[in-house]
Amino acid sequence: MDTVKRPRYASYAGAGCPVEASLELFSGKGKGMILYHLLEGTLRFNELKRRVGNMTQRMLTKQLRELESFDLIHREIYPEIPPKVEYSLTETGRTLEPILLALKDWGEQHALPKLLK
Amino acid sequence: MDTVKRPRYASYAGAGCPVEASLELFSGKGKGMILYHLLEGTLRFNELKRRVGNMTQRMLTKQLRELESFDLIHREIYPEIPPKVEYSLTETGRTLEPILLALKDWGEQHALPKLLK
DNA sequence: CAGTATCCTCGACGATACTG
DNA sequence: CAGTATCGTCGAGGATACTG
Repeated sequence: MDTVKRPRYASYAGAGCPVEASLELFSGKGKGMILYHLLEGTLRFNELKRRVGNMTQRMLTKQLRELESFDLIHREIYPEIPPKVEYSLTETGRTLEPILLALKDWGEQHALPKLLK
Repeated sequence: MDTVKRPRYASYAGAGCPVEASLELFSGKGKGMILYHLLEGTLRFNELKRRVGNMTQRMLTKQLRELESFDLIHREIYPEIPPKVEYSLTETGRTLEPILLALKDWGEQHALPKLLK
């Protein structure tokens, strides 16, 4: 099983940089998208998977676990058959909303055009 | 006989997602920090290197080149001896200011505490 | 000063198969 | 449905040495 990647360096100088620290938490593969979709509300695993596009199940699970460990999302398990698991933003996660929306706006104006060039 | 090599996934999942697109541009190793420091003004290579902490020269160069290719920073070369190269934000780069400041604030309030826990 | 050039490790990630 | 488990590759990125 893959382990969560911690700061590579015991004390990497960026460790003290709050900008890097923020990015460290939600810039992993697909995390931005996951958080963004969860702004709309609670979603089940497969709903999320559909919205997130072609991300492997393995990766989605991994990213979700990391976000959960950072207390940005909450995972609610319903002990039913078939299984049902719902993901939602935590209070802390919701504080990211303005940033996520800003990233979305900026992306539409600047990032997407450059990437699709 | 040799097996055919398959191309890696050409596009990341969520290619159309503007949030991911934004993160794609400046979430690379150290890019956030670089951009943040350049908010203060033009910096020479070694000044940047000092502020960015212990990032290898190789990595710094690479990140700078990428940011340049995205037109977020400008590289001004002075043909002198010893060499002098100055980095600054482009117009587009400067549009990131509110986001970078938001990331910094959020990082101080939420990210750093969690990472240092 | 501001970079290249090389070499090498190691872990992120995709693919696939299996399960409660 | 919502995951694990296992395997293999590939490339990010560190270390080091050299240079106009």
